[in-house]
Amino acid sequence: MAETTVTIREVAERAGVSVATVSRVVSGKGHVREETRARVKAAVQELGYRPSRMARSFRAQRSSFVGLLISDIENPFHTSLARAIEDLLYARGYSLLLCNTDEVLDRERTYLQFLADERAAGVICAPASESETSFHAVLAAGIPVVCVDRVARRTPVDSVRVNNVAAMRALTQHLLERGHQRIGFVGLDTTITSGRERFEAYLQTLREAGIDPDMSLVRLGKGVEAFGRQATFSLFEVSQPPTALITANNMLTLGALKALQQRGMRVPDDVALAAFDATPWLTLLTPRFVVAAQPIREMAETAVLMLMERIEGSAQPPREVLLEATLITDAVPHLTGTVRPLAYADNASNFDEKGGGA
Amino acid sequence: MAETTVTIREVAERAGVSVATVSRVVSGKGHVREETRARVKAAVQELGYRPSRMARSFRAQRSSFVGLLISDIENPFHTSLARAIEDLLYARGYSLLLCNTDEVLDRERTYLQFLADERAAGVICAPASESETSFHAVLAAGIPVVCVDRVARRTPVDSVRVNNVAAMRALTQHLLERGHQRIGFVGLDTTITSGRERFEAYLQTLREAGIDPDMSLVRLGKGVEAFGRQATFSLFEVSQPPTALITANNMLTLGALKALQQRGMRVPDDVALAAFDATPWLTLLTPRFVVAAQPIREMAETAVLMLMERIEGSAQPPREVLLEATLITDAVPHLTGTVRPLAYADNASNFDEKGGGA
DNA sequence: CTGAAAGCGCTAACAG
DNA sequence: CTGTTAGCGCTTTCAG
Repeated sequence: MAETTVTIREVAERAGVSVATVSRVVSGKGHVREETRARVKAAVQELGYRPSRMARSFRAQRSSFVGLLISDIENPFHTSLARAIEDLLYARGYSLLLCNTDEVLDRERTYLQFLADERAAGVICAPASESETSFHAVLAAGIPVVCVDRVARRTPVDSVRVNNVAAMRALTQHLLERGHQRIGFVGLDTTITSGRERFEAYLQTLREAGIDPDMSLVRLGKGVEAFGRQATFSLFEVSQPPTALITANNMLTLGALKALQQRGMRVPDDVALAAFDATPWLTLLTPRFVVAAQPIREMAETAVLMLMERIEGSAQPPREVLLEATLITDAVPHLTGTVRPLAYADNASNFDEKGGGA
Repeated sequence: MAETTVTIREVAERAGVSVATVSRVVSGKGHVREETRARVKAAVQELGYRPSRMARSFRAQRSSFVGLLISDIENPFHTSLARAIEDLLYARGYSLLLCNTDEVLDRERTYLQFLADERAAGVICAPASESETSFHAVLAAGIPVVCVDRVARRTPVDSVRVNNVAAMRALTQHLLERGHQRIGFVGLDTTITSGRERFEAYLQTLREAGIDPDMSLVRLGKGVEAFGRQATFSLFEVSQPPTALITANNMLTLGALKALQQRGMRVPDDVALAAFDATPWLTLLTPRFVVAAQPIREMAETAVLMLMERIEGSAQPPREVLLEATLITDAVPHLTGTVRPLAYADNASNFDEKGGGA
């Protein structure tokens, strides 16, 4: 309430030195005689001086926070990602500006413009559209961008995501091996990378198994619970319903499970299920199914590392990093110990700690 | 890439006016002749000028973002809260700085100091400790603070939270009415408001029913899954295990359910359960139990509204708002329609859309 | 109605 | 080693 804002000038006067000297002491740059330094430090103490980060940022023409643009923080995958990123940024002295885009291009654009206007230190983004999203504004302001979970083609930047193709291939294969021929697919719009890649991998795997994909078994839409429920419900209203189902992210899985429950169908007895993304509550369910768990922490680490390199000036050509998912064949790994990593996966499962999704 | 930063001066030169005039046009303050205004607007367009928010904030000595301090963004209750708050702030032109405190006082203090140094527009905080947390630094910088979910006694500020006492009373009563006498309690540390109030309400309700609380049936700790699991497990290792269980937040419920599952105990057959907080996946479970759902959206709205009033200069004495929880007697309200609001609740349930927790 | 000028708090040359 | 000074981009008196 005191509205006390001690400035560098007051400290300088108190210590009987110039503001430059105070600045040198406080920022630790440049040499200052020990005695003078002590005097300044004393003044800083007495007055309770704290340099204004605003002034600093303004001076440096760069602020100290990173914008994180994701479609839906309530998706546990995004939550875990945000959590990990926040942690890593905090350790590096940056803070996190959370931007929920709701998968709406306009909102995404507004936020990107905002971050450009704010001279953010960097941006981490899960683009709302593979083809539409543009980082032009932010890149023009000299702000580095890293994509997570998805990529944006118009303005190539560093990116990290899971190997969607391998993971979805494994899920599909899993069902095929158990004799399923009619495999329903509840997926994400193909305008986003994860949606497109997962869907294509599903189709491709079916074709390689000599099965001609039946589009009446496919539902693509927003990766939210409501769509997952509605899509799943509709899949079983047809004359020739699927015997197995694939859900392309955790929210769709949630919706699908609710739809199946509502129809009184049991998993895997009445219908088999293979799902993208692990969530903490999976092991509580009676339905048992195979799950592809994403290496969220690793993804966050890679994103932050790449961003830091860019912030420090790296001018390498954009890199595209793919991390491997882990296949969990029974949704109770910590009870049965049946975690089976994919052959090509070299990362540990963090199943029991983190959610998943895209 | 282009590093293009068009400043107000360039616009002024282009339009053949002074920077003051450009400022007036751009910010819409002060009168400018229509013709001049048009000229300036044209120049703005042509150069693609965007005022630097940093400079603006610096000038105004106040930035445009609000800090949200919560202990754990991975707790669905906090996630939903953050989501709603972000939404409401966005609509008002503010952005959200996410600060995960991990319930660690030191980290909380660091973040509060940071927000003070950054001259945040405001702070919304779920304090890590009812008695320890101090907003001194941030209040001294003239930054308004609102508490959510919990309160902090050292520096009184506006606050919103659920009526913990009424809700926990109802949960306990529910079990008592069903004849349970030995009711276990897995709760939060009493150093935080929600933990203290919920625990006290439990004790009080038992006493009023003529039951002397048995402390061997009580486990208090961090509101995380691991503790919930371990605590629950230990509750049933004793000679006289409880016949019913209360969990004081969603993470504890998750842990408790896993422990019970691991022990092969069914709910409600082997043990009855009453839980604080609703989560989207509850309806998928076979275990059925009563749940107290918090009005998250309303909580967010109240917090943001109170903060806005303070930002606009309100000097009212601090207010303490209590919102009522909704009791859900069967965890499948959308299927059975058995949602039963508490008598004193006047808010609708958002059970099916939002998580819960504290 | 418009321009000139004074900073907001800080850092970084540049002198001394 | 330390002080002086010139801004960073913007808003806002204060004159004209």
